[in-house]
Amino acid sequence: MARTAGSHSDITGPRVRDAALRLFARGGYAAVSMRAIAAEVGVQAGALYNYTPDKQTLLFDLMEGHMTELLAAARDDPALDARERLHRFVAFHIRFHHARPDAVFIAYMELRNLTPENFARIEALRGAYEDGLEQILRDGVAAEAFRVEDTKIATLAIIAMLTGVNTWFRTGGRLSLEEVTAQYWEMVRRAVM
Amino acid sequence: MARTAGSHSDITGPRVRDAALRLFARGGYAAVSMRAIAAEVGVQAGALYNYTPDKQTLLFDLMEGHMTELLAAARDDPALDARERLHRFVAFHIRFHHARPDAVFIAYMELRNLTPENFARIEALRGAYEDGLEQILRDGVAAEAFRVEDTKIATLAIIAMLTGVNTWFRTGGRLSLEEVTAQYWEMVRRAVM
DNA sequence: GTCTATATAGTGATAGAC
DNA sequence: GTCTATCACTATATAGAC
Repeated sequence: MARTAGSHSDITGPRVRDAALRLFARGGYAAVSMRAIAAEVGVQAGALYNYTPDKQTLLFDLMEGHMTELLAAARDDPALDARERLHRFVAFHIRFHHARPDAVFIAYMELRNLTPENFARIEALRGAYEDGLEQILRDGVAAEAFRVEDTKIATLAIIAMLTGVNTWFRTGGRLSLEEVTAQYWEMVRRAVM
Repeated sequence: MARTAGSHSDITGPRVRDAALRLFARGGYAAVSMRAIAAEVGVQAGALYNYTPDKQTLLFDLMEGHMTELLAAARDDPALDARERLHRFVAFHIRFHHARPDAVFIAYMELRNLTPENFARIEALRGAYEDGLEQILRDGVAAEAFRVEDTKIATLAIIAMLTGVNTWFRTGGRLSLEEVTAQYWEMVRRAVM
């Protein structure tokens, strides 16, 4: 397949996003230059502006894409009993976050580098995700399956605990992700039941 | 007290650190210029270099100061029973971190902006703090007061959960810090007992 | 679509006057 | 100890050639 020199936009766009994701996660949004992203992709800095209007939008698109994907993947089935729904949430959260450490890192660390408008949009998505877990806890309390004094606090505590796995877990370590998940589930289960 | 114009080093040093702490927490190390710090203090940029050899050292000193203070304040009494030691740890961690949100934020967010040598020193301090909690859990397991499958995992889970309070708690909200602490203690207690 | 070149502004750090 | 002035770079973003 001959390719016109200087023309391969169909793949450059995703490569820009991939490079930005990796570099932002490693060095931080403010410390990573557009030139560095361009060098990672293998183009000159000016070429990036065919794919994003500016650096801020590039960051926002990465974060919004991650949060949207998270919300779409977090399927809950209210027909199941609350314990099973919570169990699935715990396993899903750990697995999903472990699979995309760079995006998770950026979604938590770069919030302050968003414009106020962009920040509000990301926070709304995060709030919607938290609402999903809180609904499980509320239903469990209503069914007298859980004992939780304040479902909002329990929601935030559980999510913080689970997301923390990403900061230390490495494949090939002492425990598998499945073993880690089982232990977190046991702690969560005891904390609310 | 007359003061020689252009000479008040006894207070400028702490003010440089305070300004850097506040600005780094708000905007991020990479995004905050030495000129911005100087403006906050009320001096010119060049004057900052009377108090720090460079920007990196300024960041490191803030983080090391915070971690050293944390370790010094986290007093444990092995003579007490494990449940009481854990209760005190939970209350201490939440209270200490709530009192210095900027330093806590920097200590978690700016690790990647440290040189490798400085990073290692901060991580060693963090590890020492975690060891304190893990020792409580181990002693509790040995005394059959706690049921914990893996004390290292439980340590990381508990610290992540407790530190998360800083991301959402605001004085004057629906609950007081004491009420929040009581609820977190209840969740931690159930998770390990 | 990508290049080179550039406009405009900001960066960390230093030198020397006072 | 702080100031002004400056060095040597780097930044984001754009213009116009190809």
